[in-house]
Amino acid sequence: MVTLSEENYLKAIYHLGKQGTLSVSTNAIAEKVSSKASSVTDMIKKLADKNLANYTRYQGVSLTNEGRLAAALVIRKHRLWEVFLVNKLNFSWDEVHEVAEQLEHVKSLKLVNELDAFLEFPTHDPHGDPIPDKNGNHSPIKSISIFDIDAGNQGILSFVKDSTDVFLKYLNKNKLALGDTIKVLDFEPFDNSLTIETKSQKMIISKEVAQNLYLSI
Amino acid sequence: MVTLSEENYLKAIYHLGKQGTLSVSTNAIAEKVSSKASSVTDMIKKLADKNLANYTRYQGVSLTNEGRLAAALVIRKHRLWEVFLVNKLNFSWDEVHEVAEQLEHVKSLKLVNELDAFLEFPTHDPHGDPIPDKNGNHSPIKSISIFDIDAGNQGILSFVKDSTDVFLKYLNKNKLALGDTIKVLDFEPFDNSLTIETKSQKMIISKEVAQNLYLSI
DNA sequence: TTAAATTTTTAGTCTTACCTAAAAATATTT
DNA sequence: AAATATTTTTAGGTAAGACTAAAAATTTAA
Ligand SMILES: [Mn+2]
Ligand SMILES: [Mn+2]
Ligand SMILES: [Mn+2]
Ligand SMILES: [Mn+2]
Repeated sequence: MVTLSEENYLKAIYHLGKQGTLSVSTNAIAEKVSSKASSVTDMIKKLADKNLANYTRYQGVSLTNEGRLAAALVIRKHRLWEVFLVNKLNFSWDEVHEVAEQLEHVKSLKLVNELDAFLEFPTHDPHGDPIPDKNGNHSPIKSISIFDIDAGNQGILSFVKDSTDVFLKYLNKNKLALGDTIKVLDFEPFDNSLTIETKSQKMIISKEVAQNLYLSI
Repeated sequence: MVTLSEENYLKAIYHLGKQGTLSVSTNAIAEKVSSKASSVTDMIKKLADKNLANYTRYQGVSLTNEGRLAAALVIRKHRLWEVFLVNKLNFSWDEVHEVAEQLEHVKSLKLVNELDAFLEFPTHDPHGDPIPDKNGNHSPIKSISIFDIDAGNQGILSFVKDSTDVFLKYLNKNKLALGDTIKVLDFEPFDNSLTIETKSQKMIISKEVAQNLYLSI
């Protein structure tokens, strides 16, 4: 049995290294799960004992295949619940994360799979993140950051890298939503800002914002 | 903040006494939550400290108004989730309890209330148990056990007292479901069994079964 | 290539929620 | 009204998951 706390560590390791394949540092994990390095060391040992993580002292951690699958299934639940909250319960995309953090730990295979079917097998969550399937696989993100797009080109906003509510609320305020067509009009070398255009408006966004908006072309 | 474990104790006390108003014994609670009397004593003290329970040593426990509301809100969530699982996710009534035991602890006012609306404000769960409203109130059960109904009378099956999966599976097997019209044909004094009749069949049920089936007349 | 800085681990505590065993209080029988 | 049985509480312990402070290992800088 994997405990709630173990699931959160698995997620952290999965997200920090490329799906847990890269070795990640104790400190990075501590930061991610809001705990201390010493607590991480304790937990890592437990995960290694359960064959969920590969660990040798002072060398960082990565996930085993089993650990990677466990992590992906928690992430699958998290993202499915986010879709449910937005599509069925009138939550906005900046309100779902905290609740999904709780719902992702509910254990029932039937629940996940029926929820998946009820939502008509969504492939992405409300922030554009891909939803892993039953086997933990998902298509790689093929979108590209607006910051790396040349002036004159356009695409569809399909993923926001930062999904903290402060950033999402900025997007709400500025009427930018997933699915919007965005064209890059101009790049300003002085402060790295960009001028972009949507159906309804023309606006300037900072480098920080641009780096978190991903378009599919 | 009320912990998951505290919520389970509150529910137990609520269910054992009439909505927590009656004083219930340490042993009864231990039995209900599958722990030991000594653990119950510890927890009761904590609930009393938090003003959720009324407690004096050796005198049993009851709930304060605050505790009663907290318990009712957990039960509200439990039953709403059961409705969701049956009505939207193709669970059968004997599969929902375990999952609802987990979902009932998810904390989000918006979640409960939106779920309630999404389900179109159900008044009863899949076992006929009433769903408390936001203030913890619900209409009293006015149905009566089949065992207490005289031969010749009939009613609609609207509540099953025992909702363990073994009993629910017995009902499934015998094609008895909530909403069925049931008529009591005969009472057999020898073993206290009853002969009943539904649209589709005539059958004999034991005293144990009869005592768990409630009809509204 | 030492010395200094940083990271990671270990050692020792704390809290929550359990447990067992024994003591104390209450309830039930003779 | 004792004696006995039962229930409840207390005392002392354990495991999970966190923490701080100090030691050890590794990395970076001089
Ligand atoms: Mn999220
Ligand atoms: Mn998301
Ligand atoms: Mn239930
Ligand atoms: Mn129920």
